[in-house]
Amino acid sequence: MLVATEPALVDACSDLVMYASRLTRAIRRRHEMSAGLRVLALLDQHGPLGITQLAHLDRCSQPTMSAAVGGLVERGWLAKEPHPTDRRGSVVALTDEGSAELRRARRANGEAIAARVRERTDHTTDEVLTAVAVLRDLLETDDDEGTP
Amino acid sequence: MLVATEPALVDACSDLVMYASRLTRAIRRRHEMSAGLRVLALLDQHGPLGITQLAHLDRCSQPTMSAAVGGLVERGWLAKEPHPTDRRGSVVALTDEGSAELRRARRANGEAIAARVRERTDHTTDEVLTAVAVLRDLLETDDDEGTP
DNA sequence: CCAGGTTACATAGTGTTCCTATGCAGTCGT
DNA sequence: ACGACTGCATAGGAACACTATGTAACCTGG
Repeated sequence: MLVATEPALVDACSDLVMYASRLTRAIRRRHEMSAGLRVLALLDQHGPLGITQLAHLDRCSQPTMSAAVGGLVERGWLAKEPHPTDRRGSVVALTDEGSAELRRARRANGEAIAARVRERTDHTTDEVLTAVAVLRDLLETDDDEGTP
Repeated sequence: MLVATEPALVDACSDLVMYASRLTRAIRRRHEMSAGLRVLALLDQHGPLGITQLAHLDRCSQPTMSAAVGGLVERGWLAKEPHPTDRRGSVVALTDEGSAELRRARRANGEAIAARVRERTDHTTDEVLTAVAVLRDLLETDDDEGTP
């Protein structure tokens, strides 16, 4: 397992992290990308889940997710019900309003960024799709396998 | 200017933002990606700068950058000197320790992510480079031109 | 040359997001 | 049925970022 990972890949990954971080900051400032939006997206993608499962998927702590869900429930974007068979647990699901809010935010962000891509860069849709695929697959698997 | 941007691009950009946000969070948790690191990287890239210039490049407010620079100076990673000709201004520069810290963090992040890419995805170095290019060019230009 | 506007930065106060530590009720295995 | 584990809540605190505001220095027009 001592195959040296190519330096070019290491550098690229380092840059990837840096630019992803900057993009996230820029989006938070000029558009919108709250912690809540990530939760809505997770529930949209995976269906109803418990708090701990959500925390795991978003890679945050369980108390953080509890607080996030609490806020979203207050705004009417999530519904939290007791788990039918396990009385400790909860089941959190998107409400119609939450679903609508997610669509709205996605559209707003998507259109703003897409406009930038078209007007200020030479990148094609395929290249953006490649970027999305790289990021997605990087996050796809579970985080800790072998680091117990 | 009413050319409809293709829906596929809008969707891709929306996903791009979401995944970039998740990656940033994951990195912050398991590896490292503090606000300070972004500042170090900016100074490494652009050379010595004033506080306001740094804030503009990082797309944060000037007070936020003041605080960030203050912390980094305390840790010995930045040197802040009065501007030679404009006595209001400062010139912030990387110290040798700051430079070393940046290299260390970059390596740590790069190697960790690169290992993930190799072991858990099918993506090539070229694809990662494409992703980096998309993100970089998206952030390259100034933010507000036409939104005064 | 000097008032008024602008610029560079600092300070104060606040909100969001995230963490660790801890407690407690419910579940499960032996 | 007793101990270990799990799912969640609460408490306390740190990092990060904002707006509003103050102050000193620079610049410009009369």
